[in-house]
Formats: sequence, C-alpha cells, structure tokens
Amino acid sequence: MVKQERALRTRETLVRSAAEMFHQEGFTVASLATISRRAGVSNGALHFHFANKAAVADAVEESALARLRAVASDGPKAADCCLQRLVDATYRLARELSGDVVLRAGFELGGDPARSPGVDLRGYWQHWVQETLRQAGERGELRPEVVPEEAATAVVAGTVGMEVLGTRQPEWLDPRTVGRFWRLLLPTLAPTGLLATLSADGVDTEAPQE
Amino acid sequence: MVKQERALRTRETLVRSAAEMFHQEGFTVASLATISRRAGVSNGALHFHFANKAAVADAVEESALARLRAVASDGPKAADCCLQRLVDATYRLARELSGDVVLRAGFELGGDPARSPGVDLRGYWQHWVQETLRQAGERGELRPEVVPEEAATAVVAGTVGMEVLGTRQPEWLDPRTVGRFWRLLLPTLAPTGLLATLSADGVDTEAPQE
Amino acid sequence: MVKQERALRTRETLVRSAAEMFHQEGFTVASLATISRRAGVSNGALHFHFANKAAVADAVEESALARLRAVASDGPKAADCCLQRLVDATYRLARELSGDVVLRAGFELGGDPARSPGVDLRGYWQHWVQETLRQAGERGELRPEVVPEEAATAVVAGTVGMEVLGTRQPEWLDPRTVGRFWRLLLPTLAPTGLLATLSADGVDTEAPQE
Amino acid sequence: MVKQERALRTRETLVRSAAEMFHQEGFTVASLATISRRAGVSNGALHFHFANKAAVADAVEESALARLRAVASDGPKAADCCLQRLVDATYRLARELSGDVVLRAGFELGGDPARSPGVDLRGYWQHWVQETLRQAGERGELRPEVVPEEAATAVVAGTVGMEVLGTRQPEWLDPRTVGRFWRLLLPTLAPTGLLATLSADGVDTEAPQE
DNA sequence: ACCATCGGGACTTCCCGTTAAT
DNA sequence: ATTAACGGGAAGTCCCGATGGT
Repeated sequence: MVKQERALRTRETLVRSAAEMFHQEGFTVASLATISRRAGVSNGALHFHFANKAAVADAVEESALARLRAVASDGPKAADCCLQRLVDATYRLARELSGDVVLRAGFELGGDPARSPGVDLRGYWQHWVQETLRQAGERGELRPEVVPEEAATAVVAGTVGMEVLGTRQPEWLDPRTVGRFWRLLLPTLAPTGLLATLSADGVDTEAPQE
Repeated sequence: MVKQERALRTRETLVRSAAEMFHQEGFTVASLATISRRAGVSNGALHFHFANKAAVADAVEESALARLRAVASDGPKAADCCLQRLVDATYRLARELSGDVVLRAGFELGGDPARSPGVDLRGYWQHWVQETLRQAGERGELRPEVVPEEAATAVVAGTVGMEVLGTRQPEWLDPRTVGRFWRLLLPTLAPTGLLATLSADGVDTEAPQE
Repeated sequence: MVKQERALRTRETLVRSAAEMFHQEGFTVASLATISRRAGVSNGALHFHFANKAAVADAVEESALARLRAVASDGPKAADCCLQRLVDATYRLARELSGDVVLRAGFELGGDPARSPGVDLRGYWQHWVQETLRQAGERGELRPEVVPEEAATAVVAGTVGMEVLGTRQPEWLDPRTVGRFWRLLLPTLAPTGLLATLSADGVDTEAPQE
Repeated sequence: MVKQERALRTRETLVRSAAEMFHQEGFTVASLATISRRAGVSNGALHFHFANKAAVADAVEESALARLRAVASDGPKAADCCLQRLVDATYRLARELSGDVVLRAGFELGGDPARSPGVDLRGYWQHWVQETLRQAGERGELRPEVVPEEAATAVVAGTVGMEVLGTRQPEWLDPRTVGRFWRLLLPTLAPTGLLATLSADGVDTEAPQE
C-alpha cells in the first residue's frame, strides 16, 4: 500500500547512491556505510532491502539493464532502416552513459573481476548489435562484401571503447565523438544508394523511458 | 649495490606475480600476501622492494609501459608507410595483450578508480596513435577528407574496446578480430592508390624486444 | 553486552588455543596467527577479544589462576587437618597440571622473562602453602622444632620443581612422584601422634570445580 | 698462536654476553646484535665464531655444563660420606647459580621450548644425584626403608625448584634456603648414627675450578 | 672482520560486512 | 529500524637472522 510506495523510493535511492559510489570508488572499495549514509538511511535499512553487498550491486546492474533495454529498443519515432536505428542507438547510449550514473555503474560492474558474472550489460549490447546488423544484412542494407558478424565486431569494439574511455574522460561520450566513428565506418558498411539516406549524426529520437 | 643478482630476480618475480593477481582479482581485492606467496617470497621481501601496495602496482604499470613502448616502436623491419606501421602495431598489441600478463594488468590498472592516475597506458597509446596518424596525414597517406585527429578517435576507441573485451574473452584479441576491424576502416582512411599496397592482415614484424 | 553466547565461546576457545601454543612453543615464539587459526577464528576475531599478544597471555594466566584457586580451595569433603589438606592439594595440583593445558601454560608464562610480572601463579601457590603451614603450626599439627616458614620453603621448592620438570617429563606429575616426596617430608613435619592419621598418598577429594 | 689467544677471549666474551642476554630476555627475544654489541665486537665477528644463533646458545650450554661438572665433581677436600658430598654439591650449585650467569643461562636454555633438546643440564644433575644416592645406599648411608631412586626424586625436585625460583628471586639460592631444605630431609634419609656426623649447612669445600 | 643488502615473518592497526538484540 | 557487538582479513611497520662483497 502506502508503505510500499515509501519502501520503493528508499530502494531506488539506495540503488542510485550505490551506483554513484561504485562508479567513484569501484565495487570493492565502496562501503555500504557510505552508500546508506548518502542515501539518508541507516545501515540496517540497507540490509532490509538487500541481503548483502552483492545484492546491492545486482540491483544496480538490473536497473542498468532496464535502461540499456530502453536505449536499444526503438521508440515510437524509430527509423525504418536497421542501420540508422543502430546509429541512433549508439547516440542514445552515449548520452545515457553520460547522464545516468546507474547505467555507467552497471557497465563498470560487469567488468569488475570481484563480481560474479551475472547480468553482463556488454554482452547484452553485443548481442543486440549483432542481431541488428544481421537483420540489416537480411534487408540488404549492407554492402554485399560485408559479413554482418564481422561488422558487429568492429561496431561493438568501438562503442565499448568509447564507453570505457568515457568513464574518466567525458569527451569520449560526446555526440561528436560518436559522429566521427560512424562517418568512418558507415561508408564501408552501407551500399552507396542507402548511404545518402543515412545520417551519421543520428536522428534525434525519443529519450528512453522507464 | 652489491647483490643485484638475486634481488633483481625477486623483484621481477614479484612484479609478474602481482600482475597475475591484479588481472585475476583486481587491484583492491588482490592481496599482498597472495602476491608474495605465489612469488615464493615473504611479506618482508615484498616490502623490501616496494614500499606499499601502490608501489607494487606502479611497478607493474611501469613494466607494462616499457612493453607498450616496444609494441609501439618500429622494429628494424618496419614498414615505410605510417598507416601500415599503425596496423602492424595493433596486431602486436593484441598479441602481447594475449600473452603478457604484465601488459594486460598494466592496462587494467589504469582504469581502476582505486588507483591514482599515474602512468596511464591508454593515454600513451592514444597519443601514439594520434601522432602516427598525424604523420600519415602529412605524408599524404590519408584521404584528403579524413581529419587525422578524428580518425585517431575511431582507431583508439576500437583498439581499446578490443583490449577491454579481450580481458575476459580472448577471442577479441585474436588476429582475425583485428583484421575485421582494419578491413572496415582502412578503405575509408587510405587513398585508393595506397590501399592496394596495404595489408589489413598486418605485415609480420619483429616481436617487441625489451 | 549483548551477544554473550558465541563471543564467550570464542574467547574461551582462543584462551585454550593460546595456552596450547604457549606451552608448545613458548610465549615469544607462539604466533597469534597460529593461535587464531587453531581456534578456528580469524586474526580480527582475536583482536576483538584481546588488545594484543600480552593481553592474550594475561587471559591465560587469569584463567589459570582461577583453576589454581580451585585446586587450593578445599572442597566440601576437605580434611580437618591442615597438613592433610596441604598434601591433598599437591595431588590435585599435579593432576590438574597434567590434564589442563591452561594451568600448565599459566605457570610457564609466569617464568617467561618476556612477560611483565603480572599474575604470578607460583607466588600465589607459595603464599597459600605458607599460610596453610602457618595455620597448621598454630593448630599444633607441626613438630615444635619445625618453623612453618622454613617448612614452606621446602614444600614450595619441591612442588615447583615437580611442576617444572613435569613440563617435559609427565612422570614428574604422576601421583607416585608426589607420594615419594611426602613420605620423605611428612615424618619430619608432623608430630608422631598426628603422623599415624595422615595419608601421604592423599585423601581423594573433590575434583576442583570452576 | 697469539691470534688464537685473542680469538678465544673474544669467543668467551661472546658466550658471557650471550648468557647475560639469554638470561635477561630469553633465547628468542635476545638479539644477536645486542649480544655482539655488548661484547664489543661486530655482528660479523659473532658469525665468524658461531654459525648461527643456535650455535651461540649451544656454546653457552656447553660452557655451563663444564661448570656444572665442576660443581658436581668432588674437590680435593671432598668428604668421605656420599650424603655429605651431595649436600655440599647443592650448596655449591646454589652459589654458582647466584654468581655465574653462564650456568644460570645454561639451565634456563634447557627449559626453553624454542631450543632443540641438546645438552640438558637438569638431566645431568638428576643423573648425578641419582648416582650419588645409589652409591650412598650401597655404602649404608641411607636408612634401610629409604629407596635411593625415590629419595633422588625429592632431592632433584627440591633443588630444581630452588633453581627455577632463584631465577627471579635470589633469596631462593641463599645458603640458608638450602639449609632449610636439608634440615627437613636429612633426618628421614640418614640413619641416626650417621646423622650426627652430617652437617646440613654444608662443609665448606673448594670453589669449583675451570 | 665489517657493514649493507636481502629476505623472513610477527604484530597490530584499521576498516569492513554481517547479524543479533533492542 | 537502528545501533552496537562480533568477526574477517588485509596493509604496513618493525625488527631480526643471515650472507656476500669489501
């Protein structure tokens, strides 16, 4: 009832606070005491919502996955072209990584060896890029000599690189950085006819919704 | 400075052992006790060579930087073409990242928020790529519409992405992965004339020497 | 004082483990790491209960003193004769020294130059023997030419000697050893009339209770 | 030649210095640095004479054994009666334990669990007392009901007790303490006829010679 | 015979995660 | 639901023994 409302908000506050600390200090160094204090709740309250530290990180990762799903999913104004949707998604990803600590922390937690495998945002992203490019290939949106899986390799490597470098240097998540990347890659991917209709700068689409 | 013999070997053993643990468990979780035990020496021996844990990590990073310099530096059989040298260096980087734990750990340490800035291998790599591409541009090895700095962005993002993903999935550092990347990128970078003389699969060059 | 249950058990386990190690290796050589490991707890747990190594040894000595008090105190079936009570107490002392590591270690710690004076079990024993013999003298249980203080000297020397030699050679704490001692000493101490009523082999009394 | 003279004196100085430190701080705590410094020689010199710390302690024990032999051996003015010789030897033992740090340290080293068995002064003393009392028995110097081995038990226990207690409280090695002991024991040991000829206060004999 | 280098290992401090009692 | 008790474990300081050049 009403109490659940309150509890849910507390939980979200804790997740955000945890994400901030995980991002700033890393999973191991971040302390539950600091997380709960910054969330304005007590240590005991934290353990009411989460069994242990790992569960806190799991919650951050799950929350981040939901946001990544929103980034990957096409909004109502989605482009018809798969390739364009891929480009647009990378712009959204970069934007969200800049603005949303939870998504940031979710990606970082996935790479921390102190964490058990679990959710794996990068794997999800890789899978989605592969799928999207495969579909693009089926629909003839790729040059005939381009193998979709191989293209995915380059796209995933580039985007993950930007994500990682953007952790400490925000300019790597600037839309212009994304633009440079696509302007170099798109000509080799898209057939000459389609290329003219594509925008390497992205088509501004809906911000992802919860 | 008398007993350089054993001491130097001990130090190197410790650096390697530390690199292995930092890679497996991360800087914070890896314990000095485990590092020294696996190196076959005592806690006292470790602290004789390194003042504290940070100094151990510094030594790993410095050692990794030396190897990265060897990777970036052109061997005796270096190609004349800057672009080709860049391609070849990425192959060497991938190969060394696969085989050399110290280099691996050095890169990872740079991204750990628990560490103070320090050496920054990724920064060194980024700088070297930028410089090499700038030089390529001066020598007319880039298409006129390509801005060297912007090309560097994509190359660095892609290579760093492969490095990060390769941490847990070795296939990302496979030469074929590097090949896919360059086959997509080179056509947009190199002028048509030069393109025919370039090998996206790398020209086998000297392994880096200490 | 909330969680007395587990904490108290942990503390006792540590004291016993420490007593064993102190007995086996001596105060200085015994390491806190080994003590805590054998007690099945961590270094942190040990230092929660004891501030430092000296405090651990203090606890062993205090625990040993409590047992020595039980040895010296007369049980419900105590003999009326002071001299007989003294004899009986030495038998109990020998028996407890054989079976109880904590008492053993407590005595040994008192003689270790690495320890600050502190509890001093031997001093306590000496005092009790003196007091008991003085009382025996007052009650006419000693031959007139025997000075209680001087008799105490011999008794204390003999019992301490057995205690020390028994540390490595258990036969010195065998009841028969104690018997030999008293059979030589009692005739010179007790008046002829009382002597017939005394048992140099000890009157089996209650085992000491905590 | 002459150098050996010098070396021998250095060695003896080291043994004495070591005995002092072993007595004051115990074998483990005493440091070779302090021992050599107090002996006025360098750390290297110490290691020239003794391979390691254990060898230093061995030397102390051996030196102590030689002195104990002198204590036990009968001088030129030795009494004819075995029992009297035993009494006299305990007085000499007490005197030497008071005055000679090396003998003191030798006894203490034997009881230190950190030392490997080795020389064992107490065992030597026990053996000598047993042998002397056995001989006394053979020569009819003991009451018929006294079993020599059993008497030895009491004598050894008493003397070892005085030795141990005398470590920190010198009064235990005072001749009067020894006197109290024998005045209680001798009447039970010696036949009435012999008793009159014995002196419980000892017959002043030669001080032991090196 | 000397020092400095090298290495061994113990102690203790510190901070954290967890859980029980209130 | 909060606090404090409990326990886990790593870092770092310290000091020592041993040894190889000089």
